[in-house]
Amino acid sequence: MVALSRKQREIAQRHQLFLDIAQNLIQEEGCAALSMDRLAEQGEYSRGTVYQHFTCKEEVLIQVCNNSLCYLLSLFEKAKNIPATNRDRMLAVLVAHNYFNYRQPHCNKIIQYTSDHSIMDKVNEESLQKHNELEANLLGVVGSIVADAINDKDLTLPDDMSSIELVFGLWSLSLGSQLLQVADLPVPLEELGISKPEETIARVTALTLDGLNWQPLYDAKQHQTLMDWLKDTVFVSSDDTSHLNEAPQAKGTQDD
Amino acid sequence: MVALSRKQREIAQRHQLFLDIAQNLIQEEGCAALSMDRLAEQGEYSRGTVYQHFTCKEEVLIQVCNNSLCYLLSLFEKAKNIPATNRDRMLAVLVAHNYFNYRQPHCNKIIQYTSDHSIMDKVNEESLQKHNELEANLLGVVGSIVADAINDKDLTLPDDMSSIELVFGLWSLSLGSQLLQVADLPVPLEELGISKPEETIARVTALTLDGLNWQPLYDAKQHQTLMDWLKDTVFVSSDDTSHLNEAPQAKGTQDD
DNA sequence: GTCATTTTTTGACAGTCTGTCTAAACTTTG
DNA sequence: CAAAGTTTAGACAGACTGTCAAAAAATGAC
Repeated sequence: MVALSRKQREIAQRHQLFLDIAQNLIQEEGCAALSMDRLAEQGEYSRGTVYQHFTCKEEVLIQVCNNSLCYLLSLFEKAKNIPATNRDRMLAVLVAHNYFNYRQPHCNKIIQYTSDHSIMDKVNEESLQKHNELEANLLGVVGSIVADAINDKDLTLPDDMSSIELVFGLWSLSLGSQLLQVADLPVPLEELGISKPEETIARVTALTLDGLNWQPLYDAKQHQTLMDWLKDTVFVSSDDTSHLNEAPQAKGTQDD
Repeated sequence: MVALSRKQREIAQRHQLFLDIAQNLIQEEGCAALSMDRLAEQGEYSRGTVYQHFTCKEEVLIQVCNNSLCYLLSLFEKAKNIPATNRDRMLAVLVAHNYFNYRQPHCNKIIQYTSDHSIMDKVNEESLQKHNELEANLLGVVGSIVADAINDKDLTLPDDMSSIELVFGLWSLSLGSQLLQVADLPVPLEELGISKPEETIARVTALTLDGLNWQPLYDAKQHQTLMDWLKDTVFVSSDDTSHLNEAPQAKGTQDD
């Protein structure tokens, strides 16, 4: 039992090693540049060993992605739990999403790359299941804040719009902007006049919430204060640079 | 000269044949399933001949994509030119985008797939140039409508938001929703309660425009009337099913 | 109609990558 | 120390890409 456990630890460690290498490769050269050969070579193992861990290349991609999504979920939970109005909590989730995208841009790349039939068809049922769960949980966080806002009378949805439709809209907005940021666009966003896309999207989201009459309405000063606070206190890049490659230990419920 | 011209026509025709086959393949099995072998086989030519037309697989993808984007641009122009308020014209562009996505879903798939460094690096400078131009033109249409609205005093932008930022926001929203629709999501949108994503996004966009106080503000009945008119009259699926594989003849400058 | 010249098309080839599978190396245990 | 089980290595088959020389087809002069 003990001996086995040590072996298991070694295997788990190597598994993580491969995931880290894969993540770096994807980050630097894109999903298409990932190959089992390079993974083996950089990990200083043989191809056979890599295939002991992952049934196929696609499986590597989805596992790296799931790993990151766990981390994103923890950021979402963190955003959801800040002591603030429902509206500000919603914006916090948005900021979390952007922060994540900045920290782990490879994740959205994988999501885009794997949106192709022929790729997702190859992964294990289990990984796919986990992936779906994670996505559902992420949407769940957004949904719960909308629900809270309705409950607290901060928000009354118009007749012709359901809660899930609003979530879909906000999700689309955030996702779209992430992808535009991650895409190796011909003309970088800065050149177009978008120097801080994350702030632009927060502003546009605020517009949308205003359009819904979600209380309290937008106030430039308060908005800026919130954004600064989130950036300086909640989602701080400096203190956890080490996390870059760290596996998310999922729902770390160490509420303050 | 004449003989050459006939030959050239034949070549152009075969070029289009390959593009059509590629489009179908992508549509049905995804970008990763496209191979030069299959392209050659289905076109009843040899691999060498295919390589006479396209330097690499990526070149096929971007050309199929550019082809479709030309068509999208023509839809955008059509939307831009409808006789309606600036606000309604903006919504019309959105509807056009959705209509396009419904008609040519492969295009967004390609855009996602090719957002990967390692893929775009391989295409010809020329194709890339054309691609960028098309994207810029598309954004230009959206930008021009915003400009018109500001000019006509339908819209006054807040101090902390520029015209291009608004365009970025609207573009993100539309793009994000398209991708969610196209992605082979685990749980289809219908199941989540989004039966008509295009209508949902139009509604959310209307919310955003309301948040900006873009006149005239949302009115459920008028909104529905506009949407119905666009669907039944401007962007009609029935009369041009033959277009599905038809090459867009680019910038048809039949200005009013 | 024939034949030399030019153009087009072909498929064999080298090289890369994936995923499999067996033999070698290593670990454990009696 | 040796048999049993487990892990690792890398050879292999098959699919794909991109190239290139040889075959085939088209052209045009006589």
